[in-house]
Amino acid sequence: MKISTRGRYALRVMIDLAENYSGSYIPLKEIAERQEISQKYLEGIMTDLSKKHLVDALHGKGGGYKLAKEPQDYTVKEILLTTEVSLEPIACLEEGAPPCPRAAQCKTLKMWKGFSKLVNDYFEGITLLDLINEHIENNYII
Amino acid sequence: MKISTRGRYALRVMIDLAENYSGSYIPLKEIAERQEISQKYLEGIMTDLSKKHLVDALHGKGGGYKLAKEPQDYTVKEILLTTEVSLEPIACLEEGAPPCPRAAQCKTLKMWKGFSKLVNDYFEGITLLDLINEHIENNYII
DNA sequence: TGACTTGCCTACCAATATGGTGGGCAAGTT
DNA sequence: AACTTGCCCACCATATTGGTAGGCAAGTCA
Repeated sequence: MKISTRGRYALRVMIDLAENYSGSYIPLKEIAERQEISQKYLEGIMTDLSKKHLVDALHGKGGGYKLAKEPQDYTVKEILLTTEVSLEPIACLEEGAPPCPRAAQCKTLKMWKGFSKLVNDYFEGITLLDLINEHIENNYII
Repeated sequence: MKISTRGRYALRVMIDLAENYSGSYIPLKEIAERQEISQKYLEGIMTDLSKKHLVDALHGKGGGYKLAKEPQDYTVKEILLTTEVSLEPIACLEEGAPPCPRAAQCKTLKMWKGFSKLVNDYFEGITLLDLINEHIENNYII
């Protein structure tokens, strides 16, 4: 029941890009240094974010990455889904999963579905801007 | 973000033991057949459950496993924790984890803590009896 | 043109976790 | 003694995770 390092890093990078926004592109190297993440490792994550158009990338001098939209327009869920395949707790609930032959007798399916909804709703309800302000709508904060 | 097979199996076995309770011990072989889980694989899971006293085990003829208490007295959380190390989404929140040097600046910590509470509360709020009756208190059901 | 900067792609690697199997021993019953 | 049943190793294949290396592609600037 762990969120992968890639997912956590993606989130940190997005926050970094938002906090250090100046209109121009920020090169990978800068982000990596600030976030203390290996440049090479971060590369793969940035490429994912770029492919899914969460960030804009630019080659050459003066190039780098920048956010593709405003911080309040990103949900944590969409950022996590860039690196995580899905947020589903069990394979049966995966999109396009083969129907489980035990589904009819399965006494736990309802619980997993409920859990899945809980997770999806939680991360969908938090925006990148919320994170920057450390303001979480939910009262599920200790 | 997956619950391990061991955890899912543990839950199914506990349900099986509750539904087929007759006062006597149920041998592993029977459970494995009913649940269509490899006998050998299930062995390890049952040993975990037995060590943590969620089930009573008895050697020899007429032996097997049975629940150690009433279905309504088990929470899903305690069953999952038998096989899962913890339900925490990130290493920082693990019990006895070394303090994260970035904690002070970490803009995501609050969110992870909130998520952790959400998860723990959800599974703590469901009992084995709820599962058998497919009755989940929460209205987080699709 | 050519040097330089920066993102992107492919391949590789070690460590760990996961799901699963096999064999034998210990405990208990008849 | 024979049999049943749980328990304890040790092993294995595969996938995932976290991380590294090298070179190519695209774009800029002199």
